Amino acid sequence: MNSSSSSPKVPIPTLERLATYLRFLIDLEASHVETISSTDVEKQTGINAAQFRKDLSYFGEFGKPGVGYNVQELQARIARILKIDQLQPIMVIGAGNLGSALIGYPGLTEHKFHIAAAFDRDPAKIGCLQGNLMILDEADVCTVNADIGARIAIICVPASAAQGVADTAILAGVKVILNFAPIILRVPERIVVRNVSFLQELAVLSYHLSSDTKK
Amino acid sequence: MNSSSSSPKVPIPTLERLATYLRFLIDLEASHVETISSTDVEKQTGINAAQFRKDLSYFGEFGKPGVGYNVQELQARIARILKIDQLQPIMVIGAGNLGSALIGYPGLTEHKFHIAAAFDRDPAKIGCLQGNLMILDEADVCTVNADIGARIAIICVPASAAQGVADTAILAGVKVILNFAPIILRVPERIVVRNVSFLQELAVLSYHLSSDTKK
DNA sequence: TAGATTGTTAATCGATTAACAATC
DNA sequence: TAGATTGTTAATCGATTAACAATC
Repeated sequence: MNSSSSSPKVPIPTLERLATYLRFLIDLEASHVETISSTDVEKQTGINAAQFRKDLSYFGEFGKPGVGYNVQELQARIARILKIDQLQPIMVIGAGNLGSALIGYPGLTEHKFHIAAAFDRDPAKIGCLQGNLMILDEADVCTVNADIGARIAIICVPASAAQGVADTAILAGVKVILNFAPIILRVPERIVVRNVSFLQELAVLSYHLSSDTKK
Repeated sequence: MNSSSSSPKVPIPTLERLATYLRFLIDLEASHVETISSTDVEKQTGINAAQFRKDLSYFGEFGKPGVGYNVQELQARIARILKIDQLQPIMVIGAGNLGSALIGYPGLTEHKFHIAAAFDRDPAKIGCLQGNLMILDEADVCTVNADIGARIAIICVPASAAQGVADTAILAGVKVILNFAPIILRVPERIVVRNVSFLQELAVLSYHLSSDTKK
């Protein structure tokens, strides 16, 4: 039933932090640190030590009492949990500025996310190289994905086009969607969608400005 | 003490939803809808009716029992709460693909967010027009902001440069920061930072893929 | 062994939702 | 007035954090 191997439902905030831990561990590994304790993690990331241990406990046992965690092993196991222990193919739909930013984002590769194909419907863009990736015709999403097998789609098209490309992506075998368009996508229950809303982010920040106009 | 006029601390999720309500109300207003009830909101946005009423209750009374909410009035009051009832100037630092995507994002203007200046340190970009906005030299953030008075900065530079530009922005009078760089910014306590992490978003989605490799 | 640190249980905290008296 | 819907209180749910026995 559960999408992970272990049974209890994992809180979303835990999954988000897992990505943070992974990044942190990759850096530690690069600095040849071999072992860390949950207290070290708290010191260096600001995330509560008990929280760190609790987060991991959803997935099994990772550390040695009295010793701590092996950086290399923990890194590998978290990558496994997040299914990025091997290259995870992704399709990007919409090769405007935002799509291009994602295509060119170095952090993705480091975390084994692999943008395997990028699509647009603008004939002026189709066939162009973006980095070393050729922009493909949006009409070919299905046929291309038969080869590529991406189960993650990132939608970077305008709001008016978003539902349409989401439908196409799902038809092409995509299981989860990262949506940057400011609309609520209607998708089958089995499809997981996450929305990134710049407006929401800015609104929260704007609220926190003190009310006086002058600085 | 509190940054808003009313006393009780407002949960972040409430603020995020406020942005959603605002967008929804702007659309309703465009369709000449005059009144809505919390039940209507639930039907059309999926957000629980009690949640909607509770969210608003942090800021006062907005509706008429037995009637509902006046769309136009509620829209105006939420905009006021979020401090986007008048144009809110923003600076964007880093005019790469991501920065350019933000500069060209039409939703911002509709919500009274105004990108008043964009900076980069690449001489090849400085002086170029991006839409109708000229890219300025990152070295001029302080002098430019003396005119513009932006209290919101969006950081779209690589991780290695992010802390530096954050420091500069704060020096220039910025109070809150939207950070796209995958690092934890060190800032004075009074400064509010929100981070957008593409890696985190993708990791949560990737986790939800079922484990079998085949589609 | 003594000291350190884990994994987990229990306590706390905060956010969501249901229920309902007040009121248009 | 009767019906509808608000604003708010109380109940529920879930996530964070503290405390500690187990263990290296």
